[in-house]
Amino acid sequence: MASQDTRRSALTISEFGRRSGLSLKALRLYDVSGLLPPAEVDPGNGYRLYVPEQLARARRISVLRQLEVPLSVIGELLELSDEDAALRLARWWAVQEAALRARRETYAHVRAELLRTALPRAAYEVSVRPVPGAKVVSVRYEVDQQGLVAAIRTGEDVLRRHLADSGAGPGGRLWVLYHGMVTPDSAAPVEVCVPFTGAVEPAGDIVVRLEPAHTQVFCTVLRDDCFYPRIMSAYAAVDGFARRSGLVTAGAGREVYLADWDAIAGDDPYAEVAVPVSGGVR
Amino acid sequence: MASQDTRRSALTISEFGRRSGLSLKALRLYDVSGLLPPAEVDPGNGYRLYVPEQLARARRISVLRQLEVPLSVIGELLELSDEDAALRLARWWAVQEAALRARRETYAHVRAELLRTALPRAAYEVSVRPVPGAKVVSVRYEVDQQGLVAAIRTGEDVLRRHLADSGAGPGGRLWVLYHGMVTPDSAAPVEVCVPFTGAVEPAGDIVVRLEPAHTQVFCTVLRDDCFYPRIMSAYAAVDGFARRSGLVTAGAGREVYLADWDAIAGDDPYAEVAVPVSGGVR
DNA sequence: CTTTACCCTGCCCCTGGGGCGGGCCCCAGA
DNA sequence: TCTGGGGCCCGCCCCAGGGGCAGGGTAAAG
Repeated sequence: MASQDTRRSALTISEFGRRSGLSLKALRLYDVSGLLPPAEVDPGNGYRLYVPEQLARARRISVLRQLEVPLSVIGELLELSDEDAALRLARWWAVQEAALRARRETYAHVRAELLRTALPRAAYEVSVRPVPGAKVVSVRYEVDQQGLVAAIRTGEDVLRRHLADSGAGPGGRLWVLYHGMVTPDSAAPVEVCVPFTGAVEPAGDIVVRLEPAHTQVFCTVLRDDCFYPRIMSAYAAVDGFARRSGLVTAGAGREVYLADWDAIAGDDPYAEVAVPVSGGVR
Repeated sequence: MASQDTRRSALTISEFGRRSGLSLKALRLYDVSGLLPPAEVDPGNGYRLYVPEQLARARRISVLRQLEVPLSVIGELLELSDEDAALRLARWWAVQEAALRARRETYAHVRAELLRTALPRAAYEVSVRPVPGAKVVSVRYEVDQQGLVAAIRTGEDVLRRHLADSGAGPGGRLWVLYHGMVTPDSAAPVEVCVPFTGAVEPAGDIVVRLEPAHTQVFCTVLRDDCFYPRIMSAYAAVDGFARRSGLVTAGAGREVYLADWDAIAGDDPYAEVAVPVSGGVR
C-alpha cells in the first residue's frame, strides 16, 4: 500500500532536485550521509525515488545550506521541534554574527594599515631599555583570543596566591609571554609571569625560574589596541624599530600590564609591548 | 653577501611561524604555491630559511587569512600598491557584505517560518482556476538571482518587439516559467512567455508554442515577497493546498506578473505564483 | 655520544560538492 | 522488435586550506 502510493506519485531524482533546489550531486550526498534518503530505492536498478512529502524537508535543507549551515548542524536541526530548532539555529547564527563582527574589525584594521590613515594613535613611540634579571613564578596556558583574558586573570590569581602563601615579597608588575600568536581562531602557548623576591617553591603547574637580564625594545599601547589584530601594529612598530637600530630580536614577545582592565578607559595606556633584543651593532 | 646576511639572521620555519602567526603547514603550502617562498632553502637538507624582512608579508597574509580572503586574492593583493590593494580588498569585502546581507535575510525568513510568526502577510490565499490554452512566444535563459530581473526585462522586451514586428495582437499578461529553482547562488533555466493572438514565426532564440489548457493552483504575492527565499513560502502554500485538495502538481511553477516593478510599493500585489495540477480525485 | 627537538616529504582526512567517464536502464519512435 | 537518446547509477579525481600522522634525516645541547 505504502509502496503503491509511493510508486504512484514518485519523483525521479532530477525532478525532485528541480523542485527542491538541490543538485543531483547534493541529493546523492544527502542520501549516503543519511540526511535525506529517498523514500524508496528501486532494488532492480538502484534508482532513487522520492515522494512529494519529502519536498518540505528537502527545501528546508536547501534554504539552510544557503545560510551555509553545515550539514551536521542541519541534521541536528531537523531532529528538533520547530521551536527548538529555531533556538538552536539562533545560537548557531549568533556565533556566525560574532565571527563576522571580528572579521569586520580586522578588515577595518587592514584597511587603515593599507591606507596608512589613522593607525591607532598614529605611530607608536618605541624605546629601548635594560631590564634587570628577576626571579619569576609562571604558569603556561594554551589559549586562543576568547580564553586569553580569563587565562591571564586565572594565572595572576594562582601566582599571587602562591606567592602570598610562600611569604614571598612583591617584585613588580605582571607580564605575559606570548610564545606564539593568539588570534580568534588559533591558540598559542602563553606564559603568565609574576616577579618576586624571596624564596618560592614550584608547585603544580607553577614554575619558578630566572628571567635573565636583557635589553628590550618596547612601546606603550592603549587598552583598545591590545588585541589581535590591532596589537599587530605595535609588534610591527617594535620590530621595525629594532631592525632600523641594528638590533636583533631574541625571544618571545611579551606584554607588561600597567593597569587594571576594568578600571580604565579604552584610550588609556594599558600595557607595554616589549621584545627582547640581543647584541646588534649600529 | 646576501647569502651570508641571510644565514646570519635566518629564521627556521617554526620560529617564523611563531612570529608571523602562520602554521608550519600553512607556510609549506604558501611555499609550494609560490605565495611566500622562503628566502633560502638549504640545498643539503631542504630546510626552509626565512629572513625577518619576510615577516611583514607573512603577517599581512596571516591577517588576510583571518578575513577568509582566498589565497588567490591574497596573491593579487600582494602584487599591488597599498592604495590599489585597499581598493581591491574593499571590492572583495563589499561582495562578502552583500552575501552576508542576503544570508541575514534568509535567516530571518527561516526563523519566521520555524516560529510561524509573521509569515509574510500571514497565510496566502490559494485558489484553483482553469486556464485556457494559448499561443505564446517564449525565450529561455539560464540565470541566477542576480540576473533574474534583467533577464525578465530583456525577455519581455525581445518578445514584445517581435510580436509588434509580426503584427500579432496582445494576448494577456507575461509570465515566467521556472524550470528550476533560482537562488542567489544556483542558476536555473527560466522561460519568459508572452501570449499572443494572430500568427507569429519563430526567430532566433524565440520559440512559438502552444501553452496547453490546464488547471492551476495559484496565489498572489506582494512585491517584496517574490524572491528567494520568501517566494518559497508561496510555493509551499500552493503545494500544500494542492496536496490537501488531492491534486497532483504537474509542470513547472510559474509567476504571472501583474504590475510594473518600479511602479508599485513593496507591499503591493506584484505577481501570481501558479502551479499546474492534473487530475486528482478528492 | 646520545638525546631531544626540528625539519623534511608524502599520504590520507575533512566539507560540500563539481565534473567526468563507463556502464545500465527506460521509453519512444521506426 | 530494434535502436537511439536521455536518465540514472557508481566511482574516480578535483577544489581550498589546511590538520594529522608516518617514516626518516639533522642540528644542537647536555
